[in-house]
Amino acid sequence: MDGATVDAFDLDEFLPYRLCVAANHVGREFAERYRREFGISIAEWRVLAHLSQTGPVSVREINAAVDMDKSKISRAAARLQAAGHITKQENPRDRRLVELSLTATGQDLLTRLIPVAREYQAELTARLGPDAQGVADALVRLAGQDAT
Amino acid sequence: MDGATVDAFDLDEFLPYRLCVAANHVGREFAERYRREFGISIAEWRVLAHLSQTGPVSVREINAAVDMDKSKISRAAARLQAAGHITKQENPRDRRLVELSLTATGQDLLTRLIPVAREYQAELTARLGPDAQGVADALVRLAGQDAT
DNA sequence: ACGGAGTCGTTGCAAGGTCAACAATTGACC
DNA sequence: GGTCAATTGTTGACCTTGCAACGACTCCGT
Repeated sequence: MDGATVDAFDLDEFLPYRLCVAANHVGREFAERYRREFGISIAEWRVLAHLSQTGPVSVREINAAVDMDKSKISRAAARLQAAGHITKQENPRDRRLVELSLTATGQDLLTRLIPVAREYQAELTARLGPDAQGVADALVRLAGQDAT
Repeated sequence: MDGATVDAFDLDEFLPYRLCVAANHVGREFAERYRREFGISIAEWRVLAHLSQTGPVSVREINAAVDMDKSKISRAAARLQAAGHITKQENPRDRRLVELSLTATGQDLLTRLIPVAREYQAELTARLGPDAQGVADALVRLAGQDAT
């Protein structure tokens, strides 16, 4: 007899596994482009992307909007500041808050970053074909906070 | 003027981001169950699941089949051995290889592990509704090795 | 005005992951 | 048969992440 004496479980069919593999692969692919072309990490990219939408924001707001620990945001912001892409200054109305703002070079960087992201997004949707939107919706349902 | 002087980019619509969030959420949810109920990690679960399909295998084979670094597999196997769930013995035909085999208690563990995984899978597919299979297929397309 | 609870961002630390050496072993080629 | 490249699994070094504690600060009730 062989060793498969218990119920076999096909890991390849297991959704958490597939999800993890897909996320790792895509994340790696994307991170590699950004690292090579621009020298920034995913965490830094997320902070910049959020800033492109909102203008100056606090760490707390990014934390609420983006799925990242505040320490991760803090460190990413420190690196972005060291690279001259953003500035950090305390909010005079509430000195606990830090306002993160894009510098001119940060805005320049974003204008180069965003087309690359859009292009990659287009590649992925092409890879998915017509179901792309359905898949995108499904992902938010999977990440959804407790079904109500 | 506000700070959004550059093209805004909506991170929420970005597939790599959604994918990462979904994978993290699902992975966490699942890992939590396994940790609480059985005291094993995802890496260990993957090794066990693979063993349930194949019977005794080498680290190399798991590495080829499962998306995990060989060092990660090696350490997971060491923990599983310490816990008495598997045994490691060198392959007499090729003494570089290590054969990982389930022990009786490992098989028992698997018979309890697998239903929980199946149940969670059912929950997820329910969350996804009728598109579930399409989403599952899409995930492998996203993880697909270089489009040909 | 004061004290205490609550919030914000940073930092320290432990845990986990990745990557590259490394010893042990095998197979191929001369 | 001997040597050298290639493979396998483990280990160590390094980096990142997640969590909790911390100092600084605000706000509320008294």
